[in-house]
Amino acid sequence: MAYNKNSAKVLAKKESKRRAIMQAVIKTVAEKGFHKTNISEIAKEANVAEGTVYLYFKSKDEMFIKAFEELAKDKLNIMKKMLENEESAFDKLSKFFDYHIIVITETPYIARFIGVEIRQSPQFYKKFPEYQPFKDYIAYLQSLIDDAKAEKSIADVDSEAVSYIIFGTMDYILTEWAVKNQNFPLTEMKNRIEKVLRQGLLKRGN
Amino acid sequence: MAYNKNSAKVLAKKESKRRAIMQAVIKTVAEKGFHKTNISEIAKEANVAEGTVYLYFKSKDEMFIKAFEELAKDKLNIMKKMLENEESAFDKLSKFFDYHIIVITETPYIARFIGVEIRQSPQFYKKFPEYQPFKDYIAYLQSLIDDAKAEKSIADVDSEAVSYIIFGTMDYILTEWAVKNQNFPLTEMKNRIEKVLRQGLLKRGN
Amino acid sequence: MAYNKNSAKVLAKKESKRRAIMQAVIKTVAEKGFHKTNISEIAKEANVAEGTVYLYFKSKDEMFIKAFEELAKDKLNIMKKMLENEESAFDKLSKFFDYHIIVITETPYIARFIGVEIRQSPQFYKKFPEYQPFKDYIAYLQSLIDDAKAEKSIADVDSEAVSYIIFGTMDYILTEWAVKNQNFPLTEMKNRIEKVLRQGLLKRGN
Amino acid sequence: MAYNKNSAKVLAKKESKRRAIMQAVIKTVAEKGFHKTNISEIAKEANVAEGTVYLYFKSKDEMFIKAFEELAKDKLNIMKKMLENEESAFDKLSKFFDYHIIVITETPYIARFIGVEIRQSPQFYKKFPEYQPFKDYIAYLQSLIDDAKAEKSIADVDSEAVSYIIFGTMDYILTEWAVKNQNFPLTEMKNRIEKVLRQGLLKRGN
DNA sequence: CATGAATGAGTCTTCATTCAT
DNA sequence: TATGAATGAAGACTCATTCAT
Repeated sequence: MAYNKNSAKVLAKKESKRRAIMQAVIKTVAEKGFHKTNISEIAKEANVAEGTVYLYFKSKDEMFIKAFEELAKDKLNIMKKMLENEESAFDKLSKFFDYHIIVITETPYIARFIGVEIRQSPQFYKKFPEYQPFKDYIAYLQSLIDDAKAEKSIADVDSEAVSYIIFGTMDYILTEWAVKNQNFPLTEMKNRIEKVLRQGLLKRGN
Repeated sequence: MAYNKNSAKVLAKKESKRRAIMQAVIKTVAEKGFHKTNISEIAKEANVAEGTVYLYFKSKDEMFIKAFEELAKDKLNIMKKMLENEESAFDKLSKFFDYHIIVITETPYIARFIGVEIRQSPQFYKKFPEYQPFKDYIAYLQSLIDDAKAEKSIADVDSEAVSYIIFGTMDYILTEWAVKNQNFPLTEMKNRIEKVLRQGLLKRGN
Repeated sequence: MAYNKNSAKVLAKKESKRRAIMQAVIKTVAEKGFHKTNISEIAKEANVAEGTVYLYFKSKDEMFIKAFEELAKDKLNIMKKMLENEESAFDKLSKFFDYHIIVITETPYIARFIGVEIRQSPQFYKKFPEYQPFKDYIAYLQSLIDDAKAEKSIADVDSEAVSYIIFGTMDYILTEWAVKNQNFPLTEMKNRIEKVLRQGLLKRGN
Repeated sequence: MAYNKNSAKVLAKKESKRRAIMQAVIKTVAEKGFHKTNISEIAKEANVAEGTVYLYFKSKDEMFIKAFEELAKDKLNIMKKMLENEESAFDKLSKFFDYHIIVITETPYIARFIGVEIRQSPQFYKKFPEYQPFKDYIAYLQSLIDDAKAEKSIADVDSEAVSYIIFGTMDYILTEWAVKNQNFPLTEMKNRIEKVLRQGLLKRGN
């Protein structure tokens, strides 16, 4: 055989096409919405033939799942990278708010995808019960909280509860921002929310 | 007139059929998901012919919008009713957490509908930019917070920010609960979250 | 029985409703075209309920047939009336051209109905093989030609052939005029056609 | 390129399928009438799947338009070919009558299609105001008349008017023949009409 | 006679997926 | 591997007709 179909070069080419398709999924879904996105558009965007898509993914559903998992993993890695430079866990936690918003909104269509689209398919949850897109992301957030607690820079709070609060609240305002076509004072609201979370609802002294 | 199309009897019958269809929409959507729900199933569930649906709603989209608006209004009214008996604004706010969960989860499929399905259509936001399903609900929550501030039972917090926190967090855990088929310790988590929110993240004395 | 349901008054009322429906058919069809015309619109135009239509006509098809037959009979009677005053058969024949156009185009939507719509249903010809809408009209035209021949005012021509020529040609240009939204020099073309028909294609002396 | 979508073979196959669909349109429409013809029957007649039809035509309407345009062009070409051998313009014109009938009636369903069906859609005239199916055909007829005039074989008549007379009359008797299921003496009537047209209605000497 | 709400069969069109090349 | 033409099932919506009142 003159050429090895498992050669590094071929594998890389294969992998690049796979990624091209996934990028096309994310871009197209974000623009058109989940159910208006069809294979033919994805194929066109990825510069491959329609049939080719099925050489890399078993079905449309699988393709979407994989695309989002990849996306979430990427985003989490970026987040970790960004927080690496912060010295204390407290600083990391503080920056988490900012970076989360930056990471999600730097490409608005991804915010739409995460905040709105990805939730739309109970089909997914039925077919893929193990599908927990935000799991790692939240786990990481929770670890930051635990670290901050350990270094005594924040109170001895329920870190799981806090991670839900932070993630849920952020997710909600990001969704608002996305569905309102960016007409929502995202950063300002983030700051106001952060302030509330730090201080709690009780009056000091109570 | 022998055949009065506006007679009380006829009007009541029409209204009851209209509501039957809307109930069928909500139930079916919650079970099957938005895009797997087709008119024929709704009609069957509502015990009417397919064509009949179009005597009451102009299109599938309109039907879904109306169904949710009705649902949201109903839920808000129930909530207000339940909180009526509470004496102080502080008590109302405290109970809001519980009642929100009760109201939403008493019919699990409605939780699914609100938490997951309703977000799935950027089409809706495009077609009906004024569509803000949670607006009244959040506005009411915010008024509760303002009242509690006024009676000095809670700190002088940013009530808009707080309402986003509460609603976003509740929404997130309700979604978790719904997509995980109720395998999520909803009430317990709610209590833990409530506790965190009361106290904030800062150490007392800071 | 206090009142006789076959009394002249009742019968007249019945007949008037029947005619109202038929008028509505003709008007609506002419405006919207045959297949875009539905019973509900006809009923609205005729100021009756949808179901009422079926008290007067067995089906939509029958209704259309009857409406056109009525229309054709009316038009033919008008035509005869108008020609009554002409003295010679030759004059009648001459005027026939003008009056045909006047009668047909005085209400443009009727021209459309006759020229375009009525031909559109081979269904009609299958279901009602005896349906020959123009039969009486052409028979009358032919009789005019025969009369003119008898009084020696025109040549001894083939009157059946002539009637087809006249009717076919008129029908064609009326159709042109109708489908082109009246942007067709109808009267001028009629005069030019009439002139040709009088003289024939051969050179004098041939 | 291993899979050349523009290879002669592939293109030929595509073109043949396109023509098969158009033939199916014409045949089915002629048999069933325009509005009783549905895509599924056309697809069956053309031996393709329903969806395939939409790979070749954007919509049902477009399909019908294109089918007729193709048909009219084909017929006109056949007509021109047949008349090519005639020496004088006068002969061509004389033969036009015969050939028109032959061309149209050789496939009876096409006569039905041209004479009856194609007129049935004011929709078409609205959507495609430029749609003038018989334009080229009549223009050609008119040019024959002009040529005959030029060679002095017929009188100096109004050629536009004559072309309307010939076409209108032919169209009318062909329609009669078609809707009466061929029970109409077409050729005989054509001869009688032709004779009248040659001589005109006036008495010689007038 | 009159009504108009209800019916449900019928149709165009879309699109995920397959498969011959 | 890659292609894209072909497939055909599915689904929203329309409308002639019926029938309980």
